[in-house]
Amino acid sequence: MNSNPSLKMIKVTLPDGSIREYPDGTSAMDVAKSISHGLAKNVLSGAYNGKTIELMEPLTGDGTLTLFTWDQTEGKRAFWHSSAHVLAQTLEFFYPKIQLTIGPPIENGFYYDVDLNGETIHEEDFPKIEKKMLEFAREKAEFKLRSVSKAEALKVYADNPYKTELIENLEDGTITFCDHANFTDLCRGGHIPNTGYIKAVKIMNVAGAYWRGDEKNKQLTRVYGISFPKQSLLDEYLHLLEEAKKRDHRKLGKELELFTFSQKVGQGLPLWLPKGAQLRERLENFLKAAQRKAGYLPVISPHIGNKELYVTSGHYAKYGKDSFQPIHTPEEGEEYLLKPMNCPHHCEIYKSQMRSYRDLPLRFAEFGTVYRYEQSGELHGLTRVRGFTQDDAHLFCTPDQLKDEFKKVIDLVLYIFKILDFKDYTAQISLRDPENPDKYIGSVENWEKAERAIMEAAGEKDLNTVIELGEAAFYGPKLDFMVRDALGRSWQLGTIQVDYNLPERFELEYIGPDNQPHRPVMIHRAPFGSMERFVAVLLEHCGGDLPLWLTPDQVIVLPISEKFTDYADEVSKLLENYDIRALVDARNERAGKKIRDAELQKIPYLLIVGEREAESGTVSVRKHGEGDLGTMKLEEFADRVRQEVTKQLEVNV
RNA sequence: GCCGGUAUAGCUCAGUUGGCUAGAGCAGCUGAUUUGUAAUCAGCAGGUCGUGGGUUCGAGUCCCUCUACCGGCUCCA
Repeated sequence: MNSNPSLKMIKVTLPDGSIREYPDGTSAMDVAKSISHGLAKNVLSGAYNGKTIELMEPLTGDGTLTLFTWDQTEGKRAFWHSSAHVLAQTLEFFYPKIQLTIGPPIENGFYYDVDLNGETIHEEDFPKIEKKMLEFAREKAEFKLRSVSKAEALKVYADNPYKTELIENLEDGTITFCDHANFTDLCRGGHIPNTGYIKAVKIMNVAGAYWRGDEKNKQLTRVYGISFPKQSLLDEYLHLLEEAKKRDHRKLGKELELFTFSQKVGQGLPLWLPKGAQLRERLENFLKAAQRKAGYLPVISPHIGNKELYVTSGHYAKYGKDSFQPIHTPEEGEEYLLKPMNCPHHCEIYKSQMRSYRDLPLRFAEFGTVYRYEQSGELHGLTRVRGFTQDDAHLFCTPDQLKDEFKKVIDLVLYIFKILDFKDYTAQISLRDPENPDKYIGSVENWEKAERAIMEAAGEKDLNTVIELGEAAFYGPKLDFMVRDALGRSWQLGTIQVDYNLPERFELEYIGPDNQPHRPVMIHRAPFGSMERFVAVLLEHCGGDLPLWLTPDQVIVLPISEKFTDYADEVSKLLENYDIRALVDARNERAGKKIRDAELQKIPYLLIVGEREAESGTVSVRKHGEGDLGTMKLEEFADRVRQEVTKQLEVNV
């Protein structure tokens, strides 16, 4: 803080919330030492003796200094931001010709984007980079922030167009550089006291990233890394990553025989295996039942549509040339496309008859399979594919009904999440980008109405929401339910979107009580999002242990020897009469082997039957993950299973 | 699409600096065994080493092309 001469005192907020003041010029290390001997000893003692890092110093430049511990998000950000500086220092050491751009902390670690000017970094270079970073870290170089005038900053970066661009956008008087050792970077601050706290470093990968995230700009090299104040924390992190990989839906899908991909069939085109198809069918039936109750009407539309349909909707102009897939037709002048979305079809269904205000709200639902040509690099297991089935529905209502309908859709999504035990989700409200009004179609007035309806509905439902500006669809604002996968990547599941534009483009009308035509409002909604993505996230959520009501095989009967296969068949037939899905493992194998295989297949209930059970009409029950539950009458077991299923589906929102 | 990586049997993986007929476990098939709570034994079969080209006396191994897969391309000094 010796950089800001106008300050007389520095206010320091301690992790316990208390505030202390220090004379200007006090270094972070001095603050650390004074505090570790005084207040908050438990928190800061480690920082002083250097064994653990618990003190972080994000320099804000406005006269306040807040100390964070490693456990706090801000502490990690300061740590990783500082590590990014050391990474940049190291990259400059190995590749003197590089130009630095930006290097922020991220959720897990940090990265630095550099222009290597023709050179490349390969995986085999990682160890030497890690080694050098730790060498630099051990020098315990202090991070020092200093103010620089704009002219001076521009002069320093005269041969770096990236930094120059960044500086151009900053106001004179707010520009700061951060020095440590012989390294200097344009930086607004937020550092740990010195590099010495960095005790473990891992370069994760290199990737291409466009300058400012824009495909039209030059592609830079992004080096990802993560660092820790202790080696054991790094080991722990890497172990956690390994564990997470075991929950990966692509791995589970293969192991549990749910779905597969074939190079011959094509990229991004999943093949559902019998067990996966059963799982998906069950999910569909579950939602269909809920929708029937909520007053939805089923409709069906074909897999292709006339190009004109999508020109009318506006989708063609927005996405057409890159992501729609044309169909060859022999007739001259005819152009068809594989259906990329269901909404235009449903609009035409709406138009098939005169609609009265008494008919509204009308809710058309369809499990509609759509095809979008995603960029090959974007494809990812079942979460991003080129052919997928949306659990789509379009609600047509009067403007007065909008908010209420919206709330009912929220209820439906929450009902599904509750039954499947999804607790860790974020409701993201996506509004227009105020700086780019050209990106959207429709009147400002309608947009404002729609945005207000969403905010109010979400507010009344007491959702934990995040508002994102600029994330809206081009035809309207939306509310998305975001869920994380095993590796922490965020995916959009349920989506609810308000649309004032399609009704206008398709000239949809209803006759109001005043005997005059009016324009309905449309809601697009898909509680699962897509069957593919939902199954993927569901698998990762439960680690492959699907809930009893959903799982393809609920029970497997394991006869001790071939002598008891008849009884096993009898048991499975009886269970089927109770609507319980059971199969028999009649292989000539030992019980131990059959149990092992059934456990690996994650089948919820294993029934071991031998002489004792056959004689008494009982089954010996073993539950996946819980072990032996003892022997019970077959009817007793059937009741137990039925009750468990009922309980899982009996959820009040 | 772009950057970096990977591709050997249905699955998971070995295969040294290029050198005999490319190996293992699991799964599959055949037989023996008739089994009591996470792997019974033996035998058999299974591969144009992702594709196409090149270098070489010789290529799974080295070089190029294409394809697919994996990580990333939102997180702003």
